[in-house]
Amino acid sequence: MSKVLSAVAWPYANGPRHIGHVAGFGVPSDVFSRYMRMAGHDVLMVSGTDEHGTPILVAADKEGVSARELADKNNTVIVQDLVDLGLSYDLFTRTTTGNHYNVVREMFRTVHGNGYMVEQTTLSAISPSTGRTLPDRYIEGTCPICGYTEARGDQCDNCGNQLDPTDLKEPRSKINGETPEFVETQHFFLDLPALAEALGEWLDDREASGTWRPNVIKFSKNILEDIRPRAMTRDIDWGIPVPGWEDQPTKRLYVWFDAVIGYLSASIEWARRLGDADRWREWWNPAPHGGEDALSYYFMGKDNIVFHSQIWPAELLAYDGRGDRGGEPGEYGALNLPTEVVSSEFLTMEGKQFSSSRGVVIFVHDVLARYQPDALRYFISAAGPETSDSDFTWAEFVQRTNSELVAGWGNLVNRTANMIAKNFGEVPAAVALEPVDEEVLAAVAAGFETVGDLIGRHRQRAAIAEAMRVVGEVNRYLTATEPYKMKGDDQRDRLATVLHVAAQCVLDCNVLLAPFLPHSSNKVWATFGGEGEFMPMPRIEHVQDLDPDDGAGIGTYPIITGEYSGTPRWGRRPVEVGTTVEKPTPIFTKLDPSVVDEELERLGR
RNA sequence: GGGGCGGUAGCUCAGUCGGUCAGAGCAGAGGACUCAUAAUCCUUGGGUCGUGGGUUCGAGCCCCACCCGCCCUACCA
Repeated sequence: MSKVLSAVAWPYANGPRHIGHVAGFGVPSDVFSRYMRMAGHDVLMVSGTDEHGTPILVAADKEGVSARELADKNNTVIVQDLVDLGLSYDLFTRTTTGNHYNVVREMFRTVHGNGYMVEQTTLSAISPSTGRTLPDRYIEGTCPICGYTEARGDQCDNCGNQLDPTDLKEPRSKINGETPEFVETQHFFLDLPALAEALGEWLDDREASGTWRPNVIKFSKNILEDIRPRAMTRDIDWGIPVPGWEDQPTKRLYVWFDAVIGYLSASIEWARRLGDADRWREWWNPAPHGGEDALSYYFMGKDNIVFHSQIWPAELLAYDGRGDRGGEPGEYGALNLPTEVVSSEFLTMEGKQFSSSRGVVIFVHDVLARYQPDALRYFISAAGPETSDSDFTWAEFVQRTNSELVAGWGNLVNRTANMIAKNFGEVPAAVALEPVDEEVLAAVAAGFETVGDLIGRHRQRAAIAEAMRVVGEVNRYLTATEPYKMKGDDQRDRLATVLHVAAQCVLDCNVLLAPFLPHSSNKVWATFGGEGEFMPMPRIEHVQDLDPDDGAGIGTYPIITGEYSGTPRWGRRPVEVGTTVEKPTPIFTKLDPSVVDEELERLGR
């Protein structure tokens, strides 16, 4: 048994999240975490909303509310979406808590003390009216190369040339149209070059493990070639104050030294709420102080690879004092670097890039309001952007739901339960197993090995396809044995045997599919007379900020947590003879093909 | 400009170390069956494996060039 940290990317709280987000990190991380718990590992799954930064300020200004109010609102929405999807976080928190602020400060002080945080002066664009940093992409102007009048500060969309905002002719703020001011400003930079060697060694070691997706390790090594210091602070008044610069309220830590630290701060918050304040160390500190066998898996979309395979490990190395400048770990002790950075690609929507502003978007909330959460989880697991971009279309969603979930798996559950209810009213005992019975039992049991191995290697599409292939084996078994033709008393024993075997196989398949389809696994469990919850589900709790005076002043806030110790083991559990089975109600709802047109029309609006 | 990824049956995609690799699922066609949400089961796929070269006894799989699509390029997060 290992300590397994499931570190899930922090959704940005500038609005509700769309299905591309949960396809990239949400569902894959939950499938993995649920499976690892079933396999007997001690999983700690953490995340939260990322609530600082310019986009949130801009969105808040637009709505006429404060940044904190906007973050509160979107945090509430996102928390509800994720819990409705059944994502089994041990703790889903926020970056605005006092606990997070304190952990970030401790990280900063130690990294600074170890010599990896250096001050540099840069030329930066600020908004004259607010004094806030204007990120390059919030500056527009005329391209000096092609004359395009709507070039952005980082790049001209017309000629494709990379630009510096100071190159633009007639620069203007995209936010309010005013002319930005370019001023010299002091910032703290993380000295990445001093950590490059250690980073390279870590990446070489990770590459040698052979477990990372090839494109992720390649990309990570590639960006290491051109490594340079990165600013960890910004001129902005919404974020975590910079230790040592408390007298400068318009200087705050940047997301690179904020959100990624959330993995650690959330682990600490989880332990504190548990009343066992040092418990987090089992996942974070190397042996002998921490867990003997602590593994960490980071889930995200490909746009976040640089954060997780460069910035965050560099910060950990700097904290540990393992770069060129040496140093000592701070009060948290030496911290483990990621075991694996599990990055997915992007989901597109009817062939186009998601874009909230252009209406090319489908929010998680809207899907869950109209369809079963497991239907979305199934689509994402079976057809998500695991190793290359993939496309979500309503036609494929309906088709996969109806022909695979409903007709394949749902129907197997239904026909099996129906025959048992009609003929026995309870799970019958097997009388005498014939070769065909032994064969299907063996074929299904083999699935625990094959499906589990695939999930462990982050090949979830192949894993769920394999599970569905096993479901097909059981459907074929019923067709081959024809229990529905066994009417006579002389066939009673054979009928009992076949239905007993079928029930066993259905419950086995339910285990195989449980990481992917936790909601329906509970229904299947109940259909065959199971007591209580089969797969534990997350819940929302409203809690007090643990350090109310140190954070952004959020007071009481909703967290996602859960009690997952009752998670069933990965493997066969003998079906209980004599359990009452009543006429079942279908597990999944079949979708009318008309929903394709309805949804496309919604998109068009 | 630089870096990366992809282009395989109508659709979505598998193809690990080059030699049963030309495949799966879905859709379509035909048939069987009726326990089940008209579900299930069986049969049915000849697609220049983006294009043109090359290496090799042999290449979707290796090399080169080109075409097309997508992503990244570090002050979006």
